Amino acid sequence: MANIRNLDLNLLLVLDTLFEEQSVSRAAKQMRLSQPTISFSLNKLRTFFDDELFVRAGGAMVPTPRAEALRDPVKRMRTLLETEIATAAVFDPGTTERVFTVSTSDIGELVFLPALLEALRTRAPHVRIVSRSMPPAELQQAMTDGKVDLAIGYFPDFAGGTYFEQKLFDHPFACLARKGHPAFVRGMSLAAFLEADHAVVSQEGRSQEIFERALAEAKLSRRVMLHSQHFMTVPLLIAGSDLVATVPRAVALAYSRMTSLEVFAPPMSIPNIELKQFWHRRTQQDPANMWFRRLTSELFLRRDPSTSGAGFLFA
DNA sequence: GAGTTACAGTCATACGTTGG
DNA sequence: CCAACGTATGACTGTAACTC
Repeated sequence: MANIRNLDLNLLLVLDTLFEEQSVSRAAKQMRLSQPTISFSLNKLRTFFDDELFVRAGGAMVPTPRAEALRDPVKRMRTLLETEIATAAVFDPGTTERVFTVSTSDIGELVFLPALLEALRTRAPHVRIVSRSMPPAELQQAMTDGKVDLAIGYFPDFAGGTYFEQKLFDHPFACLARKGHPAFVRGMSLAAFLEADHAVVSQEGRSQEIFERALAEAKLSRRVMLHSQHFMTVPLLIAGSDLVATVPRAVALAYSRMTSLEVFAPPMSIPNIELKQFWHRRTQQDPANMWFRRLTSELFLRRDPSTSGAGFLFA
């Protein structure tokens, strides 16, 4: 067998057309080429396959057994080329079974996933979402490798150039204490806040640093009784003690639904958390990713899902 | 950027097959 | 045998890729 480098894809298209037409002249007409061109192509095919491929028999060019063996594979290759390779890159959300991998914090899952899943249910019913949380360095590598399509949330260390970003909305902090906490009967004053014992829920590189920086700049200090990395145990600890926790409001709302906790506006100025979506430049022009980013943008641009329907909190 | 090379294509025509 | 039709081939051309 000759070197495959000598096999031009166009030669295989000629071969396929010859099977259909059983005539060099008609194949030429169908391919809008001259008869000698097809004859020349057939000659190259003959050299490559070391077989006559088509021989004259009466008025027709009939395939040899060797050619006959190539008929189906060549047809399959042409179909593959036409339907999967040479087609325009289109993305049909209605039929796609694409899996989108999103990286967000557990807070992010709480804030973004419900609205996202609801939107997908009607617009892209076969799309599946994989949510993966990982440290920032690992996340950047995963996005470079194409293992993560989109990062949504607070990621201060994404450098420009390689990544694109879009700000979605600002998310505030909120304070949590048990219902009936004696120090906060008439709301949460700064004095009472500073007087209380605190619990800090913090994972590395997360939004907690915004709150800590704001306290430091205001030269305020508080007594932290508990540091925890586990979001799930903290609401129970607060409910059963006089501890106060300051967390992203979405977390506060979720906690307050789980146990009898009260949500307060923080008694000092804290910058909002800028929640953004980030993607690698390699996916900038990918139709599937473009569609997915447009969807998240449509759902969350300047719209904090934890605020809608819960306007009673800080109205 | 000019010169060179490779190659796909056309045109013209030679060649082969078939059927009357 | 020969006209009609189809295939094969040589000469030539335009273009793209390569080289310096």
